[in-house]
Amino acid sequence: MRDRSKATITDVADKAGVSIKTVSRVINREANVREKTRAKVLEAAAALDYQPNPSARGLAGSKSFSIGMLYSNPAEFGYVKDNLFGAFQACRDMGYSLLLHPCDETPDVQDVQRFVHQTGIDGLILAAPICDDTNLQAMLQQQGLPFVQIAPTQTARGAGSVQCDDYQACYELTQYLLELGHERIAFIRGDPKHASSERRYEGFRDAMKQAGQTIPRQWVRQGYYDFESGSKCAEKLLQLNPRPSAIVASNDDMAAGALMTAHQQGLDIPAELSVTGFDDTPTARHSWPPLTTVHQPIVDMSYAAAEILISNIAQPAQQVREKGFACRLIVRESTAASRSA
Amino acid sequence: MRDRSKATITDVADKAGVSIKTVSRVINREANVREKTRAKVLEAAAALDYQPNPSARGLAGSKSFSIGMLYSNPAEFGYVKDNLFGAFQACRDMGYSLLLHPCDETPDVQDVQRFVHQTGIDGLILAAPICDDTNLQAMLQQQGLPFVQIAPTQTARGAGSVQCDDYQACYELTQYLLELGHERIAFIRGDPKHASSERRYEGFRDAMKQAGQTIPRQWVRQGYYDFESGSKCAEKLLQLNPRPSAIVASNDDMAAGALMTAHQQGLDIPAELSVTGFDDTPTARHSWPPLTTVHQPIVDMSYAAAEILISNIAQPAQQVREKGFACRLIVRESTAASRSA
DNA sequence: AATCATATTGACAGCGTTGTCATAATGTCC
DNA sequence: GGACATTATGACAACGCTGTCAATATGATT
Repeated sequence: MRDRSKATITDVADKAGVSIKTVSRVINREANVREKTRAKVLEAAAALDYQPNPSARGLAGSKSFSIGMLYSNPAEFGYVKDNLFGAFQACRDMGYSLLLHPCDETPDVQDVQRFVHQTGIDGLILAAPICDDTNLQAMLQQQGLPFVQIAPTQTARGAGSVQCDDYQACYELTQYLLELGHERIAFIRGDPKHASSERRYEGFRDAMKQAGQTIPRQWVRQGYYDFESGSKCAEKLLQLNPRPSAIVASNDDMAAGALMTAHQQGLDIPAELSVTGFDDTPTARHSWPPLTTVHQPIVDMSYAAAEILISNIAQPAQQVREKGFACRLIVRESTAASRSA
Repeated sequence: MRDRSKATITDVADKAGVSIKTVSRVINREANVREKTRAKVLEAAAALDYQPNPSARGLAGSKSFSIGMLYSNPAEFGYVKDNLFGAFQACRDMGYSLLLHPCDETPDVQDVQRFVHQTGIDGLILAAPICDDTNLQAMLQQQGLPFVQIAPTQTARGAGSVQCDDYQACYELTQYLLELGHERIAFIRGDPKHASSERRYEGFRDAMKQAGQTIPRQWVRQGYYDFESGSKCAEKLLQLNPRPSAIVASNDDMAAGALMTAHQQGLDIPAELSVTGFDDTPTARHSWPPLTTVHQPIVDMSYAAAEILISNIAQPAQQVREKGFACRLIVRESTAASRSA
């Protein structure tokens, strides 16, 4: 950092007529400071526009007041974007910095470790699917670095986590299609590395089962949460005879891929085929026709994740563990009543 | 940061049998260290897996080895994503950390200043259109904080910048359409806050002029680089009589919006209407039909931006100023020969 | 081999904060 | 009002590194 003639804690202490330690106490919201003293210090700090020096704090207190977030660079970037947004918001609210670290879906543990050391972060947010990497978890646990998982398959020992109910959402989405009279509903699964894939499928399966529908094996295809796989899976599905009247894709990008395939085959959507996505990304709004999908409160979830992490760092005694969120069905124009209905 | 029993510079010095200052010299690549000594130190450092403590470095050297990047949250997130990617890459290569700070397109200067102070960053990357905010520039200049601009309207005093040739690219794109026999080519301008908007328009205008085409006023509409504005502008354009045979949108998102409008009106693309985008985002690949567009080397540009910034920080004596990049026309399926041709 | 210039190394004092522990002020109780 | 517990404050030493400047080794030149 450059010389910007910033006020130091000493300046504030002098101005307020107290010791630097007292100023430190006020800044760090420690107990046992007389209200009058606190006011004096706060006033002096404000007058001098005092900002604690992060390096000095880091060095003396062995806390950096910054946390990290690993992000993989998946097709579905709207998801990452919202994740970032919520986490940034939380960090700003709590006086922390957020350091991002791009990495693969199966992260290089060494590389992450270097990142942690180099930056000196106090904790780490792991979004899906990275949060399920057991090697990574082991390293963090061994290093004693607090972390929280966003939408993990299973929660790691000692870690916090936030979840949302993919199962329930996909159950309801499927029910919605069934109510529209669809019977031949095909499903495109998401990347098996993501826990959400399995949960979404189970929601679909159970809704079908409950409605007395069987799911022929060839009506379920394995995608990878990206546009291309959605497009390819749809190709196979649309060759089936009888053709499905609806395709449930496990996320918006795959749904968009399915739409493209359907267009190529000259199908009228939604008259001849209903298609649904999941995640409510911009893709869903901007597809033609706009996608019926499920909105996840990702911003809220990532906010909560950062909040949990920071509170766990600040008060290791009372660890927060989990927080759950609900999804919401968004009906747009890619779905309509089944013709045969 | 937690206690992770990390090796300190003293440990390395002891192991290598030199003073800590010498270790410091090696770590910081300073001159005047005997090759044999350097090797000894490097070996010891590697053996202990030594990582310099960033807080201590920051405190002692008043450098934080971290830079910031302001990012606004625009519709075109593919652009931001590539920006991030290049900048992260460069930082990793050069041993720096990258701190992101989300903000509005007209950033709150106070807020940025707080960010700078709180994080102690050594410099700042400003992407378009934030890089053209004169208030922000003034603040940074006054604070003496180095910065570089990505695709600015005009380069700020004392700042580095990277550019790409929007004008030339849009000129060539227009030529391509003209060669396909199009004569009634409409244009959707980008957000006037971005310098690229004007440059792209000028490229279009000059190509038309050179081909002896006039551009009626109502064939040029003002968009804002987002899907919705593209869609609305296309609506107006498609009401014209005679109807345009091609629409050049100043970016992919607007082109996607135009596609949607065209679909709604039942137009066959590209048979009845050619549409082009700009930026080569995933949107361009995933639209139906996939968009003819222009690829900008954004990753390279943001890499270069970070590189320039860091080198300007490290060697304030020899400031690097500018670097230019070329674009590439990507022909996909949203364009075809004009019917009337 | 003595001299000088230069290349290489090291000792030591901060950098601005927090942790520890001692000290001072205040309040409470009989 | 004296004894004690409790609350509030301060003095001072770290934290791990770099900057400064002095000291020493090396090599070139006579």
